[in-house]
Amino acid sequence: MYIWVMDTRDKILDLGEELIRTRGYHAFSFKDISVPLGMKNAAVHYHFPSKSNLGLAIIDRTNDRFLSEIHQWSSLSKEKQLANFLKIYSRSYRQNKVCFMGALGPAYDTLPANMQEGLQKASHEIRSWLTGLLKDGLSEGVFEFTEKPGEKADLIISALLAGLIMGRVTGEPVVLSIIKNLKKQV
Amino acid sequence: MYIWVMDTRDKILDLGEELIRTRGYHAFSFKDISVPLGMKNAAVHYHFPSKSNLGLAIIDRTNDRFLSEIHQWSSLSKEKQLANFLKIYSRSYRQNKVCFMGALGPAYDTLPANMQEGLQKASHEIRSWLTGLLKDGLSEGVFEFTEKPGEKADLIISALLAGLIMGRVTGEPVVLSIIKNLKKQV
DNA sequence: GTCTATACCTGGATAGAC
DNA sequence: GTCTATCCAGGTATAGAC
Repeated sequence: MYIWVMDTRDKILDLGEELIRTRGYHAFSFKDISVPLGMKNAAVHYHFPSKSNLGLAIIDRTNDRFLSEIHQWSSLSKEKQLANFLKIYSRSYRQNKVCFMGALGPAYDTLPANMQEGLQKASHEIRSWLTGLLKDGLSEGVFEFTEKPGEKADLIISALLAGLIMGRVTGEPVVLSIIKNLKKQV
Repeated sequence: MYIWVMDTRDKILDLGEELIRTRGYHAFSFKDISVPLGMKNAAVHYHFPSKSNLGLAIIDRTNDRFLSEIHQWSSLSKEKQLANFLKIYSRSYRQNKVCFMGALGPAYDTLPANMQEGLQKASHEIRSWLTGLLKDGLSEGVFEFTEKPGEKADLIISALLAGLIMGRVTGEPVVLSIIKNLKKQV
């Protein structure tokens, strides 16, 4: 019989991810991590020497998860893959989180260089995957739209990203109505 | 003959607006204002007792400008008014700025209460104006879309807002292609 | 209105004991 | 791997002179 042991490092990553996606990079501190986890500041530094170090690890982990997810989807229909992608954002909404690009993009210029690279890489993965999906689905005839696939991908990602942000401010489930409408547009 | 004198208060507001829209609220300091303007920290505090005070003044000024702009547009055709609205975002792109909602929304929960209110108010103004424009344009037959006007407004605002953010990260003029495509969708 | 000086706090980070 | 203790930098904010 196996039991699940989440080690400290994972707990830090989990909490750090939530903090970035609810407060942004500059508005959270090591204290926001150490206190809830019942440890001291220095202990967090043991696992992640610097804040940018932690920030990058969080971005990379999320990106790896995304790549593994789309890999698992690869045998599914194009419609189902798109639906799964949209589901990521409705889940984010329920968890009151924005996506990484939404959380970190506005202050991109203020981020440490390593995080800028990580974010750029992650955004490239998402855009190129969705572009490919739309392109294939279009030629298969399962999707229907007039834009170029790459531009359509940006339209979709943008609407989702900003829907999460607007939901924060307005208190309305903006992203859910956006998802509903996006489905009619492909 | 009149000459234009921009007083210190206006200079602070201008610079503060740029800082918020390029770096976000938490990543700029009074130093970022006082040094470029050749004054001391304390002098900035004379005009704005607290940072949140300054933040709110910036939001309110931008909102007032928007209201005055749309008022000036009111005699124009619906298409022209929409085109003017889109132009705000292509100008923002050229200036390397994101919009206020994009800059402040992701970290909404970390903002001082007065700024939260100001941002919420501003977002309401924009959404309701655009909703009205789309609704009127639809019944006049100058616009053509199948979504509900309010949802269409959110789709448009979202795409623009996030286009600016994605442009930051990717280095591509995402918002420009988004604008091009949005025009075909109304 | 702007200055100098300073108080106060928070945050990131490191050294060294356990 | 976590602790205590500490350092240092930076940021907001205020008091009081000019």
